[in-house]
Amino acid sequence: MLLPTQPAAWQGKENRQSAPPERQDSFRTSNDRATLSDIATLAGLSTSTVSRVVNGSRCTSPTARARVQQAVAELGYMPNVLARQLRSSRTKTLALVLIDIANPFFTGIARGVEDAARAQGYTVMFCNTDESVDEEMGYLRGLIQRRVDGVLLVPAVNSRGSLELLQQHGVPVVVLDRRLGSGQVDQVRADSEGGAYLAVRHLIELGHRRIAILAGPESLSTSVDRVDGYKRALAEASIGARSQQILFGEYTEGSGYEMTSRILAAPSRPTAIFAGNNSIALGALQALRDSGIHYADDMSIVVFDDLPQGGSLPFLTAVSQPAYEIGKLAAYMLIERLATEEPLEPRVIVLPSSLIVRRSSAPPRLTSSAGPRSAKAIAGPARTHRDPNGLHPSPGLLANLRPCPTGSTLTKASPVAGTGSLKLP
Amino acid sequence: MLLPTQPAAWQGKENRQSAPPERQDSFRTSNDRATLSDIATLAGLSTSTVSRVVNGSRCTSPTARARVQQAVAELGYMPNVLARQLRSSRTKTLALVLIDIANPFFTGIARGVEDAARAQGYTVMFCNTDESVDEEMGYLRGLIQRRVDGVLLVPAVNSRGSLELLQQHGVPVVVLDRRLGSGQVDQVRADSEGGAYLAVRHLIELGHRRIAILAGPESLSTSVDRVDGYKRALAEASIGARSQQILFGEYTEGSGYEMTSRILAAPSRPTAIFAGNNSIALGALQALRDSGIHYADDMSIVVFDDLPQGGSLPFLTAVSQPAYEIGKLAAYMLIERLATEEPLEPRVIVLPSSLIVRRSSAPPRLTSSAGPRSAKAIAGPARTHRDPNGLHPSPGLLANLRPCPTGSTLTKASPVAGTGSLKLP
DNA sequence: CTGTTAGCGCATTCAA
DNA sequence: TTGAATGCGCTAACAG
Repeated sequence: MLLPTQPAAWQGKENRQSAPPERQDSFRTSNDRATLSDIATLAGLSTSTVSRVVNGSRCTSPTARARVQQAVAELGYMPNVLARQLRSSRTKTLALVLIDIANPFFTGIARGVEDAARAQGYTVMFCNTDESVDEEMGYLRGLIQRRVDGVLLVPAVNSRGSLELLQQHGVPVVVLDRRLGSGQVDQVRADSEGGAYLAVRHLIELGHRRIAILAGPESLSTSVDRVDGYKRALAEASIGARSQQILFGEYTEGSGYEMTSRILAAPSRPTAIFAGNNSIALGALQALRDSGIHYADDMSIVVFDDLPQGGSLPFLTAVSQPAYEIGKLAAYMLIERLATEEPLEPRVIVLPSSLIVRRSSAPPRLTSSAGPRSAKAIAGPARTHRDPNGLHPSPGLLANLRPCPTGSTLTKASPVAGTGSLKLP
Repeated sequence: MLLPTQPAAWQGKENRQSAPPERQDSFRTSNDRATLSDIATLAGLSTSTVSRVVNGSRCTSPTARARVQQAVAELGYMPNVLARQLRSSRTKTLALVLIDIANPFFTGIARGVEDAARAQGYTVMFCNTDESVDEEMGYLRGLIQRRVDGVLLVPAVNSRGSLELLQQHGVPVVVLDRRLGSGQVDQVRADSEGGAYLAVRHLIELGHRRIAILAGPESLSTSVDRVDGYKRALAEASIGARSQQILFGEYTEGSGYEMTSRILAAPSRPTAIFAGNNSIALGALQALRDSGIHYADDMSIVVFDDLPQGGSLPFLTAVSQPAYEIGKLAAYMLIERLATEEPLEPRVIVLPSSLIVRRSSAPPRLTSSAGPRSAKAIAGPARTHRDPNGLHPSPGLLANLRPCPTGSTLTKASPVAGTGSLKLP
């Protein structure tokens, strides 16, 4: 996950066996590692030449190449990346600083970042902040000291000085997932507003009128945007503002549990819950269980963020974000910026989210409102995708745990903004 | 998760605001980062002195210290870790190379490693091999080139040259979780044999006679050891070898699914399954579902490796390994070895596993064998822990998803071997 | 195509 | 207590 194989040209399988194992070269004590000049003397060449063939620079004769390779193999030479980096003042290293890599959404981002980076010969370091600004700052400082070439940042909740610190030290940044700062930074994220709109409209189309949204921290752009989408969907359906039920909390299981409990205790209980992210959903599900409330039947639930469909929760209707693409795109943007000389305008890319309908959302059981809307409305411009596994009838215990194929076709939730001319592989 | 805050002495909050923001020092172009000599000239001192105060070496006058700190703050100086490492030929960096950090067991190890390392001022790099020896080798090479001080290795399935490569380059190693090599390495792992024995004995005590074990690769020590524990428990209960049902596969969900399907299709179906690890268990559960077989009622299932009890699978009876401790101990061993000069004997530490009984294991429904053994046997020397949440009656759908407290008390499954005199905090 | 010469930024001798 | 000098291992001008 962290260090890609060094793509150096000389890196054929080291045929160490070609050298007599007991050989103890006079200029190499047992544990001292061979250096460039070691192999230079062994090969009877200068360090520059050796350096050239090791780095695959052209301008080397076949004979020189052969002798160097021979010496490299013989001594088991491994270039000292530190020295190389110090000299060239480029580390070919990126950092991804994020909230919680255990969260599937961020894991997806991380994969995208690593794949893109590795494809360009970059190594990436992953740093978990656990939503702590102090951790974030600490990591950032460490990364600057390590002279990473650039940083991909998913800022923690009240992150403030981070961008300034980075820019102060001339470290290029791309901000992921969450809006940050005055806009003078490259950014990549999914469309929170549009995704939330889709989700809530879906619930409305099922006949729900009292829908609660369990959002994250009010100070986070994703929370605000998702609430905006929620509001838009309600407004569009002429559902009065007094029917709104908006709770701000944290993006944690505990907070989801707590918010759900509050909702269930309140007088006018909603018929559907829109969870602001996957952790909140997990907590919400637990709260429902503990109250003996069945999802779908008694309470519809839709999640922002899809969950891994492997073994446990394959029944949740969810807004899916293109996590992998976010990471990949962000890495490419960053690397591109590293390649050029400063003249790029800050770019903001918003990728479409989409809705995957499964079994956790159903028409409300006993509602005073009208039933589901016309089929036309459902089949209309709603950019949703109905998961075949969501359609299995009579969801018994076992059926509930049935796996669901991952290859869900995603549909656009909103237009892409400002994609610019990023060159992808 | 990756880069701990640098614990450098000089690292007070940078009071950059104390310097006039528009100040453009003549010796610093905008983006060039300040160096030691920059702050030396600014402070009117030599680089040596500056280096000393920055590194907290004693032998510095208060006045010098003050002036340096002032200059550091003014210039926003960040030491160049690369140069520092190159010079001192110590990176203060460890690497944890493992199979799959998404697996909760390894995540636990990773946390232990990081905490221990950070406590000692070390940074740790995480590398995922996905059970690929090529990836493993690639990472190892990269790490050697980066001159990490030491490596913590969870070797991939048929890992072979890794140890040699590392030792060839004089990089200290500790092998985690899986036995490897001729034994001339430090190793830390949990007691697989003992844990498996406990699990299977538990099933036998419940009355099971036909128990299948779904093991990992036959070439892996953990698989072999767990099968050994399985055999011992059966033998102890005088259950004939012909009743054994041993399947070797992979530590993956897919393999678990496949092995379970095979078992279900076979003539004499077992009444209980012992899954060799958590991934296999996940696959087994899916296979059971797809065959309409209820766990516990129709088929008991016990897992090696506990799963995160957060939201999804709080009902599995499991063998719990002290993952965090494994990581922590391993890191301490490694760091200790780095501190001393080579004279340490290789040490092997085997930590006890324990059994946590929950609801997925129950007496067989219709068995020709005798019922459960006497209460005495159950309450006897079995070092198991009964999870209170495992006792809830009538596991309906919702109850099945009920959360379970994480604070399970672990009980020893086997004695600790060769702990030696490791100094822990 | 190759060798010589200079540092990258820092820690660390050795003198003062 | 401080400063001057040296080199960690490597790349990048330059000349040849």
